[in-house]
Amino acid sequence: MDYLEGLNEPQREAVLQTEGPLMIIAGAGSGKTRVLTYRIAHLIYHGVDPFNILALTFTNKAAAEMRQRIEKVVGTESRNVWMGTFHSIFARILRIEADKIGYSRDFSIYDTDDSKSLIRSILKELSLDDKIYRVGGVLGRISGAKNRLVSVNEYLRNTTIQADDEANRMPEMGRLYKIYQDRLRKSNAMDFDDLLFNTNVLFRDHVAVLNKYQQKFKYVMVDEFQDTNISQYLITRKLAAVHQNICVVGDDAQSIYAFRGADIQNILNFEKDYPDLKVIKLEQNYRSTQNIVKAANSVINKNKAQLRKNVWTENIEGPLIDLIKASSDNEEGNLIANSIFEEKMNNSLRNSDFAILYRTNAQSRAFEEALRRRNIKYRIIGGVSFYQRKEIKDLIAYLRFTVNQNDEEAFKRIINLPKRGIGESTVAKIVVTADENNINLWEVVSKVQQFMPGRLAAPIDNFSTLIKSFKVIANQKDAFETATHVAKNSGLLKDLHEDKTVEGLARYENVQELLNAIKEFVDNPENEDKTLSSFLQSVSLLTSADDEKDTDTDKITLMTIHAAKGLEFKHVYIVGMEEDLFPSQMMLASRADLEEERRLFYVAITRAEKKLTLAFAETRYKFGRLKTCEPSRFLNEIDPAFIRMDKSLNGREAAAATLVKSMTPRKPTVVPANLHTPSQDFVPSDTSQLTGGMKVEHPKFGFGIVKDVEVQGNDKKARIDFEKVGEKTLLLSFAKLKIHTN
DNA sequence: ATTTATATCTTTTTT
DNA sequence: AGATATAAAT
Repeated sequence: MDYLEGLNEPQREAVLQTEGPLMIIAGAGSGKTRVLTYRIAHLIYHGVDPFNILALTFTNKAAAEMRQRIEKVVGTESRNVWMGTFHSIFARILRIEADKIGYSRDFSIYDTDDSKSLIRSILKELSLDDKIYRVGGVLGRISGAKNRLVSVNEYLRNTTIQADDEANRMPEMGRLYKIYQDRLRKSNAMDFDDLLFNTNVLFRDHVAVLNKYQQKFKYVMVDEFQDTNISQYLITRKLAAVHQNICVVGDDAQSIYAFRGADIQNILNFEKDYPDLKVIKLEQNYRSTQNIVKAANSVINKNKAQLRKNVWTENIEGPLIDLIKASSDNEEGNLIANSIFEEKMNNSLRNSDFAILYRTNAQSRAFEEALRRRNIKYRIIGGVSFYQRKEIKDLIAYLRFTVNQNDEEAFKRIINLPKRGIGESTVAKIVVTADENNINLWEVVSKVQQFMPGRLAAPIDNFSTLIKSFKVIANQKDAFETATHVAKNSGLLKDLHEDKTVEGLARYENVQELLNAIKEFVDNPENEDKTLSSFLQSVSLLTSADDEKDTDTDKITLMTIHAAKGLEFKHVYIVGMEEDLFPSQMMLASRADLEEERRLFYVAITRAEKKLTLAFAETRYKFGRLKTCEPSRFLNEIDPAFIRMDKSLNGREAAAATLVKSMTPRKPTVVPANLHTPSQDFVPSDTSQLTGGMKVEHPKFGFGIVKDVEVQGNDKKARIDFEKVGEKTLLLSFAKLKIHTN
């Protein structure tokens, strides 16, 4: 058992303790993944059938990596371990057992966009004020209920919740929840939360089914336990109820998904639920230098709610944490890019040794530009992913509707694509007709003459004939052939092909790439079910870390801190260390404590192995206008012994004044980012500089003289007398003006 | 029904 | 800046 070599005492104990309930509290960088991997390998090595092992991870990517590592120890048998995210594993089970809870196995999975769109339609139908009932808020409320396993009926019955909603001026919330849920069911669709909620329902109402899986999963393991919600916890508890071999691994200090219903309380409850629980703490950090570990500890110790533990390391002291001050967000990008270039040369590192971590996806822009300019390769994880693109969602919607004709959201997306002369009002009418007659969407569409005779019947009829023809193909052919057929015959591909612009070409290629992905899916021997339906379910559960088919691995990684969980890099840059950004304004506004934000900072720091650099900007564009920023309070929370700061100053001032590290220090650029078309006659115009009497040119209205500039709150308006068209009032932030120099 | 212009609003993290 | 809603024009 050579895999036990090189494990420290608690690690080895965690691997060998295979029977009974076990909780592993694993500090950052303490070799948690290694333990989990060897633990599974150990089980298989000792004759446990991989079919009897369930391992729940946070991303599909983590599962795939773990599977590979186990395979190295025990061989291809490891492929049969059930390993994946909660959502993907239970979607798989729900697919098998769908009929027991009144779904068909081809149910659609709604992503957040679909859910929001559905809520938007419902709000419109009920003519509720969407200023009060904000789509995101309504969905959040419903999601919160589902994560706590509060059903529609319980929601409506619960007086506390009702009072709460009324206090928030949303008395109809319960009704919305009910209608939303009815509509999902009618669409034969589940949203993300339903996958967990319905699994709970399945296991509650169908003892035989529960027994089946209890027998199957003799060993249950949960990674990132601190980020599970009640709904997830109850599923695992039920599954492990017979054999009691449940092992959870987590770190309360790294709980960063409370906004999604994650509950650290689960860790505390776990001890109550399993009185003979064994707890093992992994506290030795193998990842980072002393300075990084100590700096991280100094930060997390500011939190009150935490299980005390002592993360320590034998690693070298390492360099101090650097702090970079930039005058603007663009300069921040430049300075970081320069720093990476320099570090890479000095220490002969590869691009893949670096990561840039930020709080929000929107921050990536400045870094992308700076890196591109320097020809440094990078990859962005998350953000607008491949599967979020319009052309991809369009084709997927077609495929979804081919598989499930009651998928309302897919229907809305494709009914007028390509244009069939069926507008918004017609779509609403179809949905309402289905609702009034208490029939499914597809009934109305396929028998349109009967329900909605008239001018629009013909195009709708054509549409349903088209879908029927797709369905015939889907029943005979595999996912790839069906998808290719649909792409060609729906007219989508033709539309894109005719678009000869650069973007159009890219979109066409994206669709081709989707078809390639489907081909790969079909060709992959690990996928037993090669139907379109199976492909669609796997695709809708990809995590942001997953959808990456990038063969070139030597790239700098750019991502949010959330996406960085579980990863490590030699050199980490945490950027945007500014008040209102990190900690985020929303966290500051809601008077909740900043503990989760602080844990997020802790997670970010502990990603670094050798060197950590923090950066902040003094000014930043927000909603198109320049704002001054204050350095983050978190900078002051790092023990100054571990960070390179200017000692002559105190507190936040010190942070602000600290050395600016750069090969080529440069002035911040003053040219506005949006307008640069330098020519002989025109200068790039910062329209905010516009004053009366200036000669300007507008792309449509031609030349004109500015008569008046008026400041209106945050915006400016200009009255301009154009030679050709006379006087116009333009909003400056939108006016595509050029200022004439002469 | 669809396109185009203009006004208004946005304010995190993700399965 | 970018997305989305509304109004007006085609």
